[in-house]
Amino acid sequence: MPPDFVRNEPAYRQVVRSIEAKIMSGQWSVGDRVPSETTMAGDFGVHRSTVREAVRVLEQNGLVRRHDGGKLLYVTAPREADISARITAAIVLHEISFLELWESMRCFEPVLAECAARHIDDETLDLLQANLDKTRASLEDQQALVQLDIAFHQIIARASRNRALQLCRQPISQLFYPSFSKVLTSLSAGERLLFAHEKIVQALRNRDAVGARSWMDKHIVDFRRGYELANLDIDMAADWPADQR
Amino acid sequence: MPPDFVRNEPAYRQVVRSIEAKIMSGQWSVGDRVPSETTMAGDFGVHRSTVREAVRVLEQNGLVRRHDGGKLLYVTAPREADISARITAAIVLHEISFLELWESMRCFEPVLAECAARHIDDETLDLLQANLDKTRASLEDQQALVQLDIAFHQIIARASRNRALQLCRQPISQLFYPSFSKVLTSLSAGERLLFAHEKIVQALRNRDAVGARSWMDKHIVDFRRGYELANLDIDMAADWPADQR
DNA sequence: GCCTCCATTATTGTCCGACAATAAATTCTA
DNA sequence: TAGAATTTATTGTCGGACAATAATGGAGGC
Repeated sequence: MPPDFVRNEPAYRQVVRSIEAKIMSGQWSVGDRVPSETTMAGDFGVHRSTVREAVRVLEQNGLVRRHDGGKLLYVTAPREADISARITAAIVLHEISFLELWESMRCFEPVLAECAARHIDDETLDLLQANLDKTRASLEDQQALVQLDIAFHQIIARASRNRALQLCRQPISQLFYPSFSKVLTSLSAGERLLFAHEKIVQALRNRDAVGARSWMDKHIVDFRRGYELANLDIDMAADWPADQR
Repeated sequence: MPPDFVRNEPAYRQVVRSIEAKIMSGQWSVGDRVPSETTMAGDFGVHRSTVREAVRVLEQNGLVRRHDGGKLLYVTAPREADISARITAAIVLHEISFLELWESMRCFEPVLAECAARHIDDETLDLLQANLDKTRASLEDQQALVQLDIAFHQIIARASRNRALQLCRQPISQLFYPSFSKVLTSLSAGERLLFAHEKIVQALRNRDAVGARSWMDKHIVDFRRGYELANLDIDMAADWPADQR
């Protein structure tokens, strides 16, 4: 017998659950075409509007998607961006403090660096080297430094080959960086940043997991000191980056 | 002029963005009532069906919600469960390996224990003590042990007072535990588990952040050894727990 | 046989309107 | 003034319609 909460479950939600189950169980695989709204309306015995509402939900969950500019619907795995946007919203609306974000970054980044040290290939090392060179050339340009730092950490995150951690890190780093930008600007800490990055890359080049981890940790800890020196309140809630409004 | 990607943006999506912006910017606060579909249809100059599709999206994002059994819509902060389910789906569909999950747990749990050591109160310590007692009494009951272990780690996660990390940890631990269950059953590692938990609680009781962290780390590392002893393939993709189908 | 261009078809996005069920608000009554 | 009865508002679902355009299939040229 169905539990209470499904007895009065609206039709569109039943349709969602039904399709979701087909996808999660592999009955519909990633890449498969999803039947048209009209077809599904027939199959499920509901009106097309009802199917539509269900499709919106699934689309939002990233389980189905239309190819760029197309109207046909396909089964797909949720993209990082889908998840990320949602975690970001949750963090902002729960008024999660900067301290919590910093603790999270301090949790992620050293581990990612450690994992990266074990998997990194020469091509990625070249990317990091290029990033270092650009950083060295941009020590006076705070705006560029922030962008380069974001890229630097992103490259390392990817190199970790750990998609679960990348998924978690993405939204947190996104909310973390606006403050980072303030610190960098108020302290002109470009030199310190470059030094830390160089040490990290050196460790990665030597496939020195322990070194990469500990330099990354220092780097993140150092940032918090900067945050306090810049006289910013660490218990303040993260806010929604202007570039997403 | 609006950029390319909004020129042909469907109306329902514009409505979503519009409402989303109101919420994220604080113009509509958490707890506020959202106008009725009919009202919004008038306000936005679209048909009610169009508003409905937008509402489905926002509802799914956890930005609006109906109170249990009610029909009125309110602004709300996304719940952990909303996000968690999404991340879980992403991990499964991307066929993320157990190794990645384990690395993630090894990332989260020691840090959470460390943070917990700094914030934990006596009430929570009592909860942990009760958990230990039950664990000691259930050493022969594998099923109960798994549940108690889940609860143990959950208590510590909460005690960390870091909601960002809790948010990330939740879905990963959910996918992690099915394997954990297999290991425990095949190795009868109840004693080892209890010993580690006792050490962790002891450290927490002493507010010993370093100790809590390092015992937790040992605990997680130990689990991986168990995983290998139990002859399970660490590169296998996580699968969708049956209890969610 | 393979490719390009065009006509046809399928599909989506949006709208209009309607109705039953029921939650919410209001009025009435004790 | 508290609770019951009644009215109103709101949602969930349905039926159908139409324009825009992506997808498909065929005709003709290479």
